[in-house]
Amino acid sequence: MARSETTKKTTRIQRQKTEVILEAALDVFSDFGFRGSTIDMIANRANLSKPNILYYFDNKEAIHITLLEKLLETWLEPLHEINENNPPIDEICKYIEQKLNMARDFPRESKLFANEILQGAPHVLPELQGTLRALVEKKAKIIKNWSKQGKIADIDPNHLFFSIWATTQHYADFDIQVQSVLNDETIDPFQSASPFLKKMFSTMLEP
Amino acid sequence: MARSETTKKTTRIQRQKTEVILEAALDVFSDFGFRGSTIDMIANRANLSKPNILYYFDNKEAIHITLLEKLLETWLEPLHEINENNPPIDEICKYIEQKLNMARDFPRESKLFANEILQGAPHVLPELQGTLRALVEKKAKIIKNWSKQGKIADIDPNHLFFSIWATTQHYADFDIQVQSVLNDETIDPFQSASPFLKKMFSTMLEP
DNA sequence: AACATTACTGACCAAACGGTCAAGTTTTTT
DNA sequence: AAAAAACTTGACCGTTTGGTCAGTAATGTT
Repeated sequence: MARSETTKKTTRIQRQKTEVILEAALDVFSDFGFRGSTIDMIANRANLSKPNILYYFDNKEAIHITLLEKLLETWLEPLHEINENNPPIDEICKYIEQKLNMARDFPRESKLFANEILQGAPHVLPELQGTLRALVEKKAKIIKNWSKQGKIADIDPNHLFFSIWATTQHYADFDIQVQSVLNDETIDPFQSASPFLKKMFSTMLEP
Repeated sequence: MARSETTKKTTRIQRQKTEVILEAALDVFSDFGFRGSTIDMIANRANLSKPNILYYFDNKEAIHITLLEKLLETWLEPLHEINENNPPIDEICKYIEQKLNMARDFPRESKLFANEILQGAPHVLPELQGTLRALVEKKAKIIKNWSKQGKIADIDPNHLFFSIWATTQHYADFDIQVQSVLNDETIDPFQSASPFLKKMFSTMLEP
Protein backbone atom coordinates (compact mmCIF):
# COMPACT_ATOMS: atom_id res chain seq x y z
CA MET A 1 0.00 0.00 0.00
CA ALA A 2 1.39 3.37 -0.97
CA ARG A 3 2.02 5.87 1.78
CA SER A 4 -0.22 8.46 0.18
CA GLU A 5 -3.21 6.17 0.52
CA THR A 6 -3.07 5.54 4.25
CA THR A 7 -5.70 7.28 6.28
CA LYS A 8 -3.17 9.31 8.28
CA LYS A 9 -2.89 12.91 7.31
CA THR A 10 -0.52 13.66 4.46
CA THR A 11 2.86 15.24 5.07
CA ARG A 12 4.42 18.16 3.25
CA ILE A 13 6.75 15.85 1.34
CA GLN A 14 3.88 13.60 0.31
CA ARG A 15 1.98 16.50 -1.19
CA GLN A 16 5.04 17.81 -3.00
CA LYS A 17 6.22 14.50 -4.38
CA THR A 18 2.82 13.25 -5.52
CA GLU A 19 2.41 16.55 -7.34
CA VAL A 20 5.79 16.15 -9.03
CA ILE A 21 4.96 12.57 -9.98
CA LEU A 22 1.54 13.42 -11.40
CA GLU A 23 2.99 16.28 -13.40
CA ALA A 24 5.64 14.01 -14.90
CA ALA A 25 3.13 11.23 -15.50
CA LEU A 26 0.83 13.61 -17.36
CA ASP A 27 3.72 14.47 -19.67
CA VAL A 28 4.50 10.84 -20.35
CA PHE A 29 0.99 9.37 -20.53
CA SER A 30 -0.27 12.10 -22.85
CA ASP A 31 2.64 11.49 -25.19
CA PHE A 32 2.75 7.71 -25.26
CA GLY A 33 -0.56 6.47 -23.89
CA PHE A 34 -0.93 4.22 -20.87
CA ARG A 35 0.61 1.09 -22.33
CA GLY A 36 3.33 3.00 -24.12
CA SER A 37 4.51 4.63 -20.92
CA THR A 38 6.82 3.06 -18.37
CA ILE A 39 7.35 3.83 -14.72
CA ASP A 40 10.99 4.45 -15.53
CA MET A 41 10.02 7.16 -18.01
CA ILE A 42 7.90 8.86 -15.36
CA ALA A 43 10.67 8.45 -12.80
CA ASN A 44 13.24 10.06 -15.09
CA ARG A 45 10.95 12.94 -15.95
CA ALA A 46 10.28 13.49 -12.24
CA ASN A 47 13.93 13.08 -11.23
CA LEU A 48 12.99 10.34 -8.82
CA SER A 49 13.89 6.67 -8.61
CA LYS A 50 11.42 4.04 -9.75
CA PRO A 51 10.96 2.55 -6.26
CA ASN A 52 10.34 6.04 -4.97
CA ILE A 53 7.47 6.46 -7.43
CA LEU A 54 6.03 3.18 -6.20
CA TYR A 55 6.36 4.41 -2.64
CA TYR A 56 3.70 7.03 -3.37
CA PHE A 57 1.52 5.06 -5.81
CA ASP A 58 0.63 1.39 -5.61
CA ASN A 59 1.31 0.80 -9.26
CA LYS A 60 1.34 2.35 -12.69
CA GLU A 61 -2.41 2.10 -13.06
CA ALA A 62 -3.01 4.03 -9.83
CA ILE A 63 -1.12 7.02 -11.24
CA HIS A 64 -3.17 6.90 -14.40
CA ILE A 65 -6.48 6.68 -12.57
CA THR A 66 -5.55 9.55 -10.27
CA LEU A 67 -4.80 11.72 -13.28
CA LEU A 68 -8.06 10.81 -15.01
CA GLU A 69 -10.13 11.53 -11.93
CA LYS A 70 -8.56 14.94 -11.44
CA LEU A 71 -9.08 15.60 -15.15
CA LEU A 72 -12.74 14.68 -15.31
CA GLU A 73 -13.74 17.25 -12.72
CA THR A 74 -12.22 20.20 -14.52
CA TRP A 75 -13.18 18.76 -17.87
CA LEU A 76 -16.90 18.89 -17.19
CA GLU A 77 -16.81 22.21 -15.34
CA PRO A 78 -17.72 24.42 -18.33
CA LEU A 79 -20.75 22.27 -19.10
CA HIS A 80 -22.09 22.85 -15.58
CA GLU A 81 -22.09 26.57 -16.17
CA ILE A 82 -24.63 26.58 -19.00
CA ASN A 83 -27.48 28.66 -17.62
CA GLU A 84 -31.03 28.40 -18.92
CA ASN A 85 -31.84 32.01 -18.09
CA ASN A 86 -29.14 33.67 -20.15
CA PRO A 87 -29.35 34.29 -23.92
CA PRO A 88 -28.98 30.83 -25.53
CA ILE A 89 -26.49 31.67 -28.25
CA ASP A 90 -24.34 33.63 -25.81
CA GLU A 91 -24.28 30.65 -23.50
CA ILE A 92 -23.30 28.22 -26.25
CA CYS A 93 -20.61 30.57 -27.54
CA LYS A 94 -19.25 30.96 -24.04
CA TYR A 95 -19.14 27.18 -23.72
CA ILE A 96 -17.29 26.86 -27.03
CA GLU A 97 -14.83 29.52 -25.96
CA GLN A 98 -14.17 27.75 -22.69
CA LYS A 99 -13.71 24.34 -24.31
CA LEU A 100 -11.36 25.81 -26.90
CA ASN A 101 -9.32 27.56 -24.22
CA MET A 102 -9.05 24.31 -22.34
CA ALA A 103 -7.78 22.54 -25.45
CA ARG A 104 -5.22 25.33 -25.86
CA ASP A 105 -4.12 25.55 -22.23
CA PHE A 106 -4.38 21.89 -21.26
CA PRO A 107 -3.48 19.89 -24.36
CA ARG A 108 -1.89 17.13 -22.30
CA GLU A 109 -5.10 16.58 -20.40
CA SER A 110 -7.05 16.53 -23.64
CA LYS A 111 -4.74 13.93 -25.15
CA LEU A 112 -4.81 11.84 -21.98
CA PHE A 113 -8.59 11.78 -22.17
CA ALA A 114 -8.63 11.06 -25.90
CA ASN A 115 -6.25 8.15 -25.41
CA GLU A 116 -8.43 6.74 -22.67
CA ILE A 117 -11.63 6.97 -24.74
CA LEU A 118 -9.95 5.55 -27.84
CA GLN A 119 -8.94 2.47 -25.86
CA GLY A 120 -12.56 1.95 -24.82
CA ALA A 121 -12.47 3.97 -21.57
CA PRO A 122 -11.24 1.05 -19.41
CA HIS A 123 -10.79 3.35 -16.41
CA VAL A 124 -13.60 5.89 -16.72
CA LEU A 125 -16.48 4.04 -18.33
CA PRO A 126 -18.60 4.20 -15.15
CA GLU A 127 -18.09 7.96 -14.98
CA LEU A 128 -19.12 8.32 -18.62
CA GLN A 129 -22.29 6.34 -18.07
CA GLY A 130 -22.96 8.07 -14.75
CA THR A 131 -21.75 11.60 -14.22
CA LEU A 132 -21.33 12.56 -17.86
CA ARG A 133 -24.57 11.03 -19.08
CA ALA A 134 -26.61 12.64 -16.29
CA LEU A 135 -25.06 16.04 -16.85
CA VAL A 136 -25.57 15.94 -20.60
CA GLU A 137 -29.16 14.82 -20.13
CA LYS A 138 -29.78 17.77 -17.82
CA LYS A 139 -28.26 20.29 -20.18
CA ALA A 140 -29.95 18.73 -23.20
CA LYS A 141 -33.28 19.54 -21.60
CA ILE A 142 -32.28 23.19 -21.41
CA ILE A 143 -31.43 23.18 -25.10
CA LYS A 144 -34.73 21.50 -25.93
CA ASN A 145 -36.60 24.12 -23.91
CA TRP A 146 -34.86 26.90 -25.80
CA SER A 147 -35.92 25.23 -29.03
CA LYS A 148 -39.52 24.87 -27.91
CA GLN A 149 -39.64 28.50 -26.92
CA GLY A 150 -38.37 29.45 -30.35
CA LYS A 151 -35.23 31.01 -28.94
CA ILE A 152 -33.00 28.78 -31.06
CA ALA A 153 -33.47 26.46 -34.02
CA ASP A 154 -34.75 22.94 -33.46
CA ILE A 155 -31.63 20.76 -33.28
CA ASP A 156 -30.57 17.57 -31.54
CA PRO A 157 -28.84 18.64 -28.30
CA ASN A 158 -26.72 15.49 -28.04
CA HIS A 159 -25.23 15.96 -31.48
CA LEU A 160 -24.67 19.61 -30.67
CA PHE A 161 -22.52 18.61 -27.71
CA PHE A 162 -20.71 15.93 -29.71
CA SER A 163 -19.86 18.50 -32.38
CA ILE A 164 -18.61 21.05 -29.89
CA TRP A 165 -16.44 18.49 -28.13
CA ALA A 166 -15.10 17.10 -31.38
CA THR A 167 -14.25 20.43 -32.99
CA THR A 168 -12.62 22.02 -29.95
CA GLN A 169 -10.62 19.03 -28.73
CA HIS A 170 -9.49 18.36 -32.29
CA TYR A 171 -7.05 21.27 -32.06
CA ALA A 172 -5.32 19.68 -29.07
CA ASP A 173 -5.55 15.99 -29.94
CA PHE A 174 -4.73 16.30 -33.65
CA ASP A 175 -2.39 19.26 -33.30
CA ILE A 176 0.31 17.57 -35.35
CA GLN A 177 -2.13 17.23 -38.25
CA VAL A 178 -3.39 20.79 -37.86
CA GLN A 179 0.18 22.06 -37.87
CA SER A 180 1.02 19.94 -40.90
CA VAL A 181 -1.83 21.41 -42.90
CA LEU A 182 -1.32 25.02 -41.81
CA ASN A 183 2.47 24.74 -41.82
CA ASP A 184 4.04 28.08 -42.59
CA GLU A 185 1.01 30.11 -41.65
CA THR A 186 2.25 31.61 -38.46
CA ILE A 187 -1.22 32.33 -37.16
CA ASP A 188 -2.13 30.47 -33.97
CA PRO A 189 -4.76 27.85 -34.94
CA PHE A 190 -6.71 28.48 -31.76
CA GLN A 191 -7.03 32.18 -32.49
CA SER A 192 -8.60 31.66 -35.89
CA ALA A 193 -10.61 28.64 -34.77
CA SER A 194 -12.49 30.66 -32.17
CA PRO A 195 -14.43 32.97 -34.51
CA PHE A 196 -14.90 30.15 -37.02
CA LEU A 197 -16.51 27.80 -34.52
CA LYS A 198 -18.58 30.52 -32.88
CA LYS A 199 -19.90 31.56 -36.26
CA MET A 200 -20.65 28.00 -37.29
CA PHE A 201 -22.61 27.09 -34.19
CA SER A 202 -24.40 30.40 -33.74
CA THR A 203 -25.47 30.42 -37.40
CA MET A 204 -26.93 26.95 -37.00
CA LEU A 205 -28.68 27.88 -33.77
CA GLU A 206 -30.24 31.06 -35.12
CA PRO A 207 -34.00 30.42 -35.01
CA MET B 1 14.13 -9.84 -44.62
CA ALA B 2 10.53 -10.99 -44.83
CA ARG B 3 9.60 -13.18 -47.76
CA SER B 4 6.90 -10.82 -48.87
CA GLU B 5 9.46 -8.10 -49.46
CA THR B 6 11.76 -9.91 -51.84
CA THR B 7 11.55 -8.79 -55.42
CA LYS B 8 10.34 -12.15 -56.70
CA LYS B 9 6.69 -12.30 -57.56
CA THR B 10 4.36 -13.07 -54.67
CA THR B 11 2.78 -16.48 -54.31
CA ARG B 12 -0.85 -17.28 -53.64
CA ILE B 13 -0.07 -18.18 -50.02
CA GLN B 14 1.84 -14.95 -49.50
CA ARG B 15 -1.10 -12.90 -50.67
CA GLN B 16 -3.55 -14.85 -48.52
CA LYS B 17 -1.49 -14.86 -45.36
CA THR B 18 -0.44 -11.22 -45.50
CA GLU B 19 -4.10 -10.37 -45.89
CA VAL B 20 -5.03 -12.46 -42.86
CA ILE B 21 -2.24 -10.89 -40.82
CA LEU B 22 -3.16 -7.34 -41.76
CA GLU B 23 -6.80 -7.98 -40.95
CA ALA B 24 -5.89 -9.34 -37.52
CA ALA B 25 -3.39 -6.56 -36.93
CA LEU B 26 -6.03 -3.95 -37.72
CA ASP B 27 -8.25 -5.49 -35.07
CA VAL B 28 -5.52 -5.44 -32.47
CA PHE B 29 -3.83 -2.11 -33.27
CA SER B 30 -7.12 -0.22 -33.40
CA ASP B 31 -8.11 -1.61 -30.02
CA PHE B 32 -4.84 -1.25 -28.11
CA GLY B 33 -2.66 1.15 -30.08
CA PHE B 34 0.77 0.33 -31.44
CA ARG B 35 2.62 -0.01 -28.16
CA GLY B 36 -0.27 -1.76 -26.47
CA SER B 37 -0.38 -4.47 -29.10
CA THR B 38 1.88 -7.52 -29.16
CA ILE B 39 2.83 -9.76 -32.03
CA ASP B 40 1.40 -12.65 -30.03
CA MET B 41 -1.98 -10.93 -29.91
CA ILE B 42 -1.93 -10.50 -33.66
CA ALA B 43 -0.78 -14.10 -34.12
CA ASN B 44 -3.60 -15.45 -31.98
CA ARG B 45 -6.20 -13.36 -33.77
CA ALA B 46 -4.87 -14.58 -37.11
CA ASN B 47 -4.54 -18.21 -35.98
CA LEU B 48 -0.88 -18.21 -36.88
CA SER B 49 2.29 -18.67 -34.88
CA LYS B 50 4.40 -15.67 -33.95
CA PRO B 51 7.39 -16.75 -36.05
CA ASN B 52 5.03 -17.22 -38.95
CA ILE B 53 3.92 -13.60 -38.66
CA LEU B 54 7.57 -12.56 -38.69
CA TYR B 55 8.11 -14.68 -41.77
CA TYR B 56 5.87 -12.32 -43.71
CA PHE B 57 6.75 -9.04 -41.98
CA ASP B 58 10.17 -7.91 -40.82
CA ASN B 59 8.87 -6.72 -37.49
CA LYS B 60 5.91 -5.29 -35.62
CA GLU B 61 6.49 -1.82 -36.98
CA ALA B 62 6.38 -3.04 -40.58
CA ILE B 63 2.86 -4.36 -40.07
CA HIS B 64 1.77 -1.07 -38.60
CA ILE B 65 3.29 0.99 -41.40
CA THR B 66 1.73 -1.24 -44.06
CA LEU B 67 -1.68 -0.72 -42.49
CA LEU B 68 -1.24 3.04 -42.27
CA GLU B 69 -0.13 3.33 -45.89
CA LYS B 70 -3.11 1.34 -47.13
CA LEU B 71 -5.35 3.44 -44.93
CA LEU B 72 -4.11 6.83 -46.06
CA GLU B 73 -5.02 6.20 -49.68
CA THR B 74 -8.66 5.39 -49.02
CA TRP B 75 -8.82 7.97 -46.26
CA LEU B 76 -8.10 10.89 -48.58
CA GLU B 77 -10.15 9.56 -51.47
CA PRO B 78 -13.36 11.51 -50.71
CA LEU B 79 -11.42 14.77 -50.53
CA HIS B 80 -10.12 14.21 -54.05
CA GLU B 81 -13.64 14.05 -55.37
CA ILE B 82 -14.61 17.62 -54.44
CA ASN B 83 -15.39 19.22 -57.79
CA GLU B 84 -15.29 22.96 -58.33
CA ASN B 85 -17.95 22.87 -61.04
CA ASN B 86 -20.72 21.30 -59.00
CA PRO B 87 -23.01 23.18 -56.59
CA PRO B 88 -20.77 24.00 -53.58
CA ILE B 89 -23.09 23.02 -50.77
CA ASP B 90 -23.99 19.77 -52.53
CA GLU B 91 -20.31 18.95 -52.81
CA ILE B 92 -19.60 19.68 -49.16
CA CYS B 93 -22.63 17.66 -48.06
CA LYS B 94 -21.52 14.78 -50.22
CA TYR B 95 -18.08 14.96 -48.63
CA ILE B 96 -19.60 14.94 -45.14
CA GLU B 97 -21.77 11.99 -46.06
CA GLN B 98 -18.78 10.06 -47.35
CA LYS B 99 -16.62 10.82 -44.33
CA LEU B 100 -19.44 9.83 -41.99
CA ASN B 101 -20.00 6.59 -43.88
CA MET B 102 -16.32 5.81 -43.63
CA ALA B 103 -16.40 6.39 -39.88
CA ARG B 104 -19.37 4.03 -39.69
CA ASP B 105 -18.04 1.32 -42.01
CA PHE B 106 -14.35 1.52 -41.13
CA PRO B 107 -14.16 2.41 -37.45
CA ARG B 108 -11.02 0.36 -36.95
CA GLU B 109 -9.21 2.35 -39.61
CA SER B 110 -10.41 5.58 -38.05
CA LYS B 111 -9.14 4.55 -34.63
CA LEU B 112 -5.84 3.37 -36.04
CA PHE B 113 -5.35 6.76 -37.62
CA ALA B 114 -6.46 8.63 -34.50
CA ASN B 115 -4.01 6.67 -32.39
CA GLU B 116 -1.20 7.44 -34.79
CA ILE B 117 -1.92 11.18 -34.83
CA LEU B 118 -2.35 11.34 -31.07
CA GLN B 119 1.13 9.87 -30.62
CA GLY B 120 2.55 12.59 -32.82
CA ALA B 121 2.29 10.75 -36.17
CA PRO B 122 5.68 8.98 -35.84
CA HIS B 123 4.99 6.91 -38.97
CA VAL B 124 3.02 9.25 -41.24
CA LEU B 125 4.29 12.73 -40.50
CA PRO B 126 5.92 13.05 -43.95
CA GLU B 127 2.64 12.11 -45.61
CA LEU B 128 0.77 14.68 -43.54
CA GLN B 129 3.20 17.42 -44.50
CA GLY B 130 3.33 16.24 -48.09
CA THR B 131 0.32 14.54 -49.61
CA LEU B 132 -2.28 15.79 -47.14
CA ARG B 133 -1.07 19.36 -47.01
CA ALA B 134 -0.88 19.65 -50.80
CA LEU B 135 -4.33 18.16 -51.27
CA VAL B 136 -5.93 20.40 -48.65
CA GLU B 137 -4.23 23.44 -50.15
CA LYS B 138 -5.64 22.56 -53.55
CA LYS B 139 -9.16 22.05 -52.29
CA ALA B 140 -8.96 25.12 -50.07
CA LYS B 141 -8.47 27.19 -53.21
CA ILE B 142 -11.71 25.82 -54.60
CA ILE B 143 -13.54 26.81 -51.44
CA LYS B 144 -12.02 30.27 -51.56
CA ASN B 145 -13.11 30.66 -55.16
CA TRP B 146 -16.63 29.71 -54.25
CA SER B 147 -16.55 32.36 -51.55
CA LYS B 148 -15.21 35.03 -53.90
CA GLN B 149 -17.93 34.23 -56.41
CA GLY B 150 -20.52 34.65 -53.69
CA LYS B 151 -21.65 31.05 -54.03
CA ILE B 152 -21.00 30.36 -50.34
CA ALA B 153 -20.30 32.45 -47.26
CA ASP B 154 -16.77 33.68 -46.61
CA ILE B 155 -15.22 31.13 -44.27
CA ASP B 156 -11.76 29.74 -43.58
CA PRO B 157 -11.41 26.56 -45.69
CA ASN B 158 -8.84 24.95 -43.41
CA HIS B 159 -11.04 25.23 -40.36
CA LEU B 160 -13.94 23.93 -42.43
CA PHE B 161 -11.99 20.77 -43.17
CA PHE B 162 -10.81 20.44 -39.57
CA SER B 163 -14.41 20.66 -38.40
CA ILE B 164 -15.67 18.09 -40.87
CA TRP B 165 -12.89 15.67 -39.99
CA ALA B 166 -13.39 16.20 -36.27
CA THR B 167 -17.17 15.83 -36.24
CA THR B 168 -17.37 12.79 -38.50
CA GLN B 169 -14.47 10.81 -37.07
CA HIS B 170 -15.68 11.57 -33.57
CA TYR B 171 -18.46 9.00 -33.99
CA ALA B 172 -15.92 6.26 -34.67
CA ASP B 173 -13.06 7.29 -32.37
CA PHE B 174 -15.17 8.29 -29.37
CA ASP B 175 -17.92 5.74 -29.94
CA ILE B 176 -17.76 4.54 -26.35
CA GLN B 177 -18.48 8.07 -25.14
CA VAL B 178 -21.24 8.58 -27.70
CA GLN B 179 -22.85 5.32 -26.64
CA SER B 180 -22.51 6.25 -22.96
CA VAL B 181 -24.36 9.52 -23.49
CA LEU B 182 -27.07 8.15 -25.77
CA ASN B 183 -27.31 4.89 -23.86
CA ASP B 184 -30.82 3.45 -24.15
CA GLU B 185 -31.72 5.45 -27.21
CA THR B 186 -31.75 2.69 -29.74
CA ILE B 187 -31.27 5.05 -32.66
CA ASP B 188 -28.07 4.55 -34.60
CA PRO B 189 -25.89 7.60 -33.86
CA PHE B 190 -24.68 7.74 -37.45
CA GLN B 191 -28.22 7.94 -38.80
CA SER B 192 -29.13 10.98 -36.73
CA ALA B 193 -25.68 12.55 -37.08
CA SER B 194 -25.97 12.72 -40.85
CA PRO B 195 -28.82 15.27 -41.09
CA PHE B 196 -27.45 17.19 -38.10
CA LEU B 197 -24.03 17.70 -39.61
CA LYS B 198 -25.35 18.43 -43.08
CA LYS B 199 -27.65 21.05 -41.66
CA MET B 200 -24.90 22.59 -39.55
CA PHE B 201 -22.40 22.94 -42.36
CA SER B 202 -24.84 23.92 -45.09
CA THR B 203 -26.41 26.60 -42.86
CA MET B 204 -22.99 28.06 -42.21
CA LEU B 205 -22.06 27.98 -45.87
CA GLU B 206 -25.26 29.61 -47.11
CA PRO B 207 -24.15 32.92 -48.64
C1' DA C 1 10.04 -39.50 -58.25
C1' DA C 2 13.46 -36.41 -57.24
C1' DC C 3 14.60 -31.87 -56.40
C1' DA C 4 13.99 -27.03 -55.11
C1' DT C 5 11.62 -23.58 -53.16
C1' DT C 6 8.44 -21.89 -49.99
C1' DA C 7 6.09 -22.13 -45.66
C1' DC C 8 6.12 -23.09 -40.87
C1' DT C 9 7.40 -23.95 -35.86
C1' DG C 10 9.34 -25.18 -31.13
C1' DA C 11 12.82 -23.72 -28.53
C1' DC C 12 15.37 -20.12 -27.34
C1' DC C 13 17.53 -15.37 -26.25
C1' DA C 14 18.30 -10.63 -24.67
C1' DA C 15 16.11 -6.58 -23.34
C1' DA C 16 12.44 -4.19 -21.15
C1' DC C 17 9.19 -3.91 -17.74
C1' DG C 18 6.28 -3.86 -13.38
C1' DG C 19 7.03 -4.52 -9.01
C1' DT C 20 9.47 -6.03 -4.31
C1' DC C 21 12.55 -5.66 -0.41
C1' DA C 22 16.07 -5.14 2.87
C1' DA C 23 18.88 -1.74 4.29
C1' DG C 24 20.02 2.89 4.45
C1' DT C 25 19.08 8.17 5.03
C1' DT C 26 16.38 12.09 6.27
C1' DT C 27 12.84 14.41 8.66
C1' DT C 28 9.72 14.93 12.43
C1' DT C 29 8.34 14.26 17.09
C1' DT C 30 9.19 13.91 21.94
C1' DA D 1 19.62 14.32 21.87
C1' DA D 2 17.31 10.27 21.14
C1' DA D 3 13.58 7.72 19.38
C1' DA D 4 10.06 7.22 15.90
C1' DA D 5 8.31 7.88 11.64
C1' DA D 6 8.77 8.94 6.98
C1' DC D 7 11.44 8.74 2.97
C1' DT D 8 14.77 6.79 -0.51
C1' DT D 9 17.31 3.43 -3.28
C1' DG D 10 20.46 -0.34 -5.27
C1' DA D 11 19.92 -4.78 -6.17
C1' DC D 12 16.98 -8.09 -7.43
C1' DC D 13 12.96 -11.12 -9.34
C1' DG D 14 9.48 -13.07 -12.41
C1' DT D 15 7.12 -12.09 -16.56
C1' DT D 16 6.40 -10.22 -20.99
C1' DT D 17 7.93 -9.05 -25.35
C1' DG D 18 10.26 -8.50 -29.92
C1' DG D 19 12.85 -11.13 -32.49
C1' DT D 20 16.12 -15.27 -34.07
C1' DC D 21 17.31 -19.78 -35.77
C1' DA D 22 17.93 -24.44 -36.89
C1' DG D 23 15.29 -27.85 -38.42
C1' DT D 24 10.86 -29.73 -40.37
C1' DA D 25 6.79 -29.87 -43.33
C1' DA D 26 4.30 -28.53 -47.30
C1' DT D 27 4.09 -27.03 -51.91
C1' DG D 28 5.55 -26.41 -56.51
C1' DT D 29 8.65 -27.74 -60.51
C1' DT D 30 11.01 -30.76 -63.68
